[in-house]
Amino acid sequence: MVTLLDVAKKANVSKMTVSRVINHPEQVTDELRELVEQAMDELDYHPNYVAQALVNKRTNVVKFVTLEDIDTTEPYYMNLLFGIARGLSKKQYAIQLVTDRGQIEDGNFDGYLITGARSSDYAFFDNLKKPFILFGENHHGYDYVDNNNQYGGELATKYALSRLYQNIIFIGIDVREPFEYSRETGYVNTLQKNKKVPQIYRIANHSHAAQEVIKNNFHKFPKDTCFICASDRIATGVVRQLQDEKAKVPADFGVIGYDGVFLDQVSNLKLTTVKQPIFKMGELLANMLLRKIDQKGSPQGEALIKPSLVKRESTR
Amino acid sequence: MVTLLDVAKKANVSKMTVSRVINHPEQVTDELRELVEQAMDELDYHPNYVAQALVNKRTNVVKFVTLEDIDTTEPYYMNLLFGIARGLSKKQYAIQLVTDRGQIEDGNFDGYLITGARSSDYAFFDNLKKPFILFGENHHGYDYVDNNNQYGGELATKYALSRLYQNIIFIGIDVREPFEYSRETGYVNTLQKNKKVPQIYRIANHSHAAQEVIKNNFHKFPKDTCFICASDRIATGVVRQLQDEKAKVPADFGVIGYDGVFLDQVSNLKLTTVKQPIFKMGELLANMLLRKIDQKGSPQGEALIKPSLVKRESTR
DNA sequence: TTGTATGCGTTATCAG
DNA sequence: CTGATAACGCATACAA
Repeated sequence: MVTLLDVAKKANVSKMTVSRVINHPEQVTDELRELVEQAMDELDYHPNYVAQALVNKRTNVVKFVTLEDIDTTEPYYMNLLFGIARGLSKKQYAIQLVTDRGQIEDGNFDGYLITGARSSDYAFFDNLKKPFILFGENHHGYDYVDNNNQYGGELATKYALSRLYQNIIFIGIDVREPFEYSRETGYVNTLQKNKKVPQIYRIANHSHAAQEVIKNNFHKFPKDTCFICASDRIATGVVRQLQDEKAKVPADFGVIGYDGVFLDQVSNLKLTTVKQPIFKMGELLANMLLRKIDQKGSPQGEALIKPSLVKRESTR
Repeated sequence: MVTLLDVAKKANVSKMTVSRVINHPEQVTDELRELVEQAMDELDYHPNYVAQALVNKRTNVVKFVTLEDIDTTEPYYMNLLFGIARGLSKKQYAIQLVTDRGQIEDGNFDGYLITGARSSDYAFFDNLKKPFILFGENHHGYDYVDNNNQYGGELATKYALSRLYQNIIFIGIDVREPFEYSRETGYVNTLQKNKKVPQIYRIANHSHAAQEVIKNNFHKFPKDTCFICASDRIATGVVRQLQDEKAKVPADFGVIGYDGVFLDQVSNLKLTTVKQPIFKMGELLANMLLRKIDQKGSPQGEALIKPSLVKRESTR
C-alpha cells in the first residue's frame, strides 16, 4: 500500500505537505503542489479512508433504515438504494442495511438514511444521536427528500382532463400520511379549478384491494372515467378488474398510476404513470446526509424533486 | 466515546488486558476477565471498528458488484442484498454497491461479492486483487453460492408428473450458463427416468417472449401439458398467453415458475414456483466472504442450497 | 509556506 | 499472565 510517506519521499517533502495538497491545496505553493501531484500519480496513491476516518472521528458508514414493515422485495427500494450508493460513492462511504430494529444503534456509523417513516415514528427520531435525513415528506421539521407529490397529483389529473375523460376519480391509499394527502390535494385542486367534483376512494395498497373496489362499484362508473391511482400497485389492480368487467381500456376508461418503478412495466397493459426519479432522489438523499455530517448536524431542509408523466397504454 | 483506556482505568488494568479479553479471552485469568467484562458493561463500551480496521489493515467494507446489465430494479437482488447485509452485520461490515464498472477497484475495501457473472467474465476475475465470492454456479473453480438448480429442475418436473400432466415441456432461457443447463438437466433426468421425451424451448428471459412462444406453438400443445419455466418472468408470460388462448389453467395446462421472489405473487394467477431461499443465500455469501478474508483468500469451495416448491394456483 | 510532534483507538510484539 | 511500547495512516496544532 502506498502511503503519504511514500509520496512525500518521492517528492522530497514532508508528509504534511502531501496531506495539505489533498485537503488544503491553497496552502501550498504551486511548485510544490505540482511536484506532489506528480508523485501521487506515479505511485498511484490513494488515501486510506480508514486512517482518515479514525483521525476525523468518522466511520465513512451510514445506515439505511427501512421502518415500514413492507416487503423489502419492493423494487422501488432497490432503485433508491442504488441512487444512494451513487451519492455515497463520491466520498467512498459505505452502507449498512438495517434489517433488525435492534441494529439501529449498533456499531459505528456517521448517520442515517431513513425510509418508510410514519408519523408515529417521530418520537423515535428525537432520540437519535446521529444526523439523519428522511426519505418521504413530513411537516414536522425533519430534513427530507421526496418527489413533489402534489405536483404529481396535478400532473396526472391535468393529463386525464386533456384526454377528455369526463369523470376523474382518485383511488388513494388509506394511510394518514403527508405523501398521500399531497397527491390528493394535487388532484382536488386541479378538479376544482376545472369545476369538477372530486371523488376519492381510499384502500389498502394492494392490487387485489383495487380489484375489489372496482368490482363493487363498477355499476357507478360511467364511460369516459379516468382513475388516478396513488400507486402502480393499485393501478395494476384497477386495470385488471376493468378488463375482467369487459370494459374498454383505454378507450372508455383510463388509468394512471404513480411511482413508475418496475410494476408499471410488468402490468398486462403498460401503465401511464407518474414516474418518480427515484435514483436521483437516492443520490440527493446521500448528498444531503453527507453535507449534514460535514456540518455537524445542521438542518438541511427539504428537497422536492418533480416527477414526470409517462404516457403509455392505459390512457387514450 | 468510551475507549479501551477508559475501561482499563475502571478495571485497574492496562488496556492490553482489555483488548485481550475481547480478542483472546483464554489468555487472561478468570478473575481479571470478569473484572474487565463488568467494567465494559458499566461503561457500555463498544469497540471502535475503524481503529480495529486500521491496525488490522482492513476496511470492514465489501463491494457488491452486479455484472449483469440487468435492470437493477429486479426485486430478486433486493432480497439478496438484505441477506448479505444480515450476514455482514455480525462483523459490522458495510457494503458499497458498485454502479459503474469503473468503481470496481476504487477506494478501500476487503473483498467482493459478485453477481450476474457470465462465462465471459472469468478472465476479468483472474485480475481481481482481493478475495471474492460469486453468486451463481460456475464450474471453473471460483468459490460460489447458488441454489441447487438441478434439484430445482427435478422438483418442478416431479411435481408436474405427480399432478398427472401427460406432457411436460421446459421453457428455458437462451443463455449458455451453468444455472440454465443445471435446471434443464434436472428436468431431462427426471423425464428420462419416467420414460418420457424431453422437449425444450429456449427464449429471452421476458414475459413477452414467453407469450410469443406459446402463441406460435399453441396448436402443438395438447391438453394435460405442464410448462416448467426457468424463471417466474417466463412463467408469467406463459400463464398470460394461455389465458388469452382461452386455455384452462390449471385444469388443462399447468405452469411452474422458478425464483419465487415478488413476481410470482403479482402475476394474475399466483404461480406455483421453485422458490430460492435468496435471503439465506445472501447471508451465506456474506459469511463465506468474511471467512475468506479472515483466511487471507484461501478457497471456500461451493455452497448449494436446496430450493423448495411452492404450490399455488398455476398447477392443479 | 513548510515541517515537527502528537494523537486518533486498537493490536502485535516483546519484556517482565 | 500481564504490561509497556511501537505501529497502522492520516490530520491538527504548533513551531520554524
